[in-house]
Amino acid sequence: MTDELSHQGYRMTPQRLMIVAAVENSSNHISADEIYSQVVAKYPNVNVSTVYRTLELLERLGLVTKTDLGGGRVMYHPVEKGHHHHLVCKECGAIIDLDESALMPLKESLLHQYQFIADLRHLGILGVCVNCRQQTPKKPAESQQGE
Amino acid sequence: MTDELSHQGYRMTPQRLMIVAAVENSSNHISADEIYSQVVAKYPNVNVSTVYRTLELLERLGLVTKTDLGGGRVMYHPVEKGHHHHLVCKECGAIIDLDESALMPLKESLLHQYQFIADLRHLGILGVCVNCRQQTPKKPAESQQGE
DNA sequence: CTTGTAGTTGCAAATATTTGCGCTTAAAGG
DNA sequence: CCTTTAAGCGCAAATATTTGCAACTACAAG
Repeated sequence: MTDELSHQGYRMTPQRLMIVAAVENSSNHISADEIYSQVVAKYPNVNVSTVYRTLELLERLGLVTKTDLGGGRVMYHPVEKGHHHHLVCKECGAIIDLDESALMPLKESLLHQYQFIADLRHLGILGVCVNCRQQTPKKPAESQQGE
Repeated sequence: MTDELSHQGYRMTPQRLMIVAAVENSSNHISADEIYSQVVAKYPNVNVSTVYRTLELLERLGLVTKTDLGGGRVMYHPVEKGHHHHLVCKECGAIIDLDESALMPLKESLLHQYQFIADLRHLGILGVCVNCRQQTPKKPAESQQGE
């Protein structure tokens, strides 16, 4: 990714090098906060805003994807490590992985019908998983124990 | 929606009545902030957190959908007013409306293959629209004027 | 190696949304 | 009506992320 950045005319600052390294070394997904922790460990004076700004840049250049997997934190993933999606259960928070191919038909149809290039490289799709299908949403009075 | 709320055992407070009214009277989408403004005009001491909590409740009960249409604000939409989706251009911010049917095949396949009930009632799909297809992302040096 | 300049950063404040907590009140029962 | 009590509220603080601005620095040119 660093090559890509400098070839595109962006400056290679130590902050960027470390942020890029953190994203590349992450096994799968990584949050801005985790990146920040890693970077601060070596450069104690870097700021979170730099992390966010760098991630925004990487996303704009198509080098990383940004995905909301629920739970308040947005996750980042290097594009070069392959595309995939996630089914996120609203009830239990379970995350089921999904192959990229699952959204290809949709991407195609949006392209043909609307000439819209949908960014469907790394989606978090909300819903309810098999295990939570039976359960009804808990009402105020009857909050006994719905296990 | 108020009927639904009271039948489910929730209290009908003046705050809720007004928040529900604001959502129901909105022509299409409405943000938490807009709802808050409307409600505060009559009950000057209501708090934003009440607006958010009520919207969360309405969403949990399946009465409203919550959709990120870009631009920092999440938008709410009453389910009873019909389902649809939006193609959101990352470059120019344009929003193209999409019929609910466009995502039916995906919903079906997720249901059959993963027994996952995907909540695809009101999506914001990011991408690049026709008008912005040509333009390349602006690099630092060459930021002449691409407007 | 020195310098000029635009790209970057740090900082602090703004924004959008969430949450803990003690006080208030809707609504059921007497 | 009056009482009771848990649902709901206001408030203030926390969280995640963004942004304006002045200071800083990577790097191309001299």
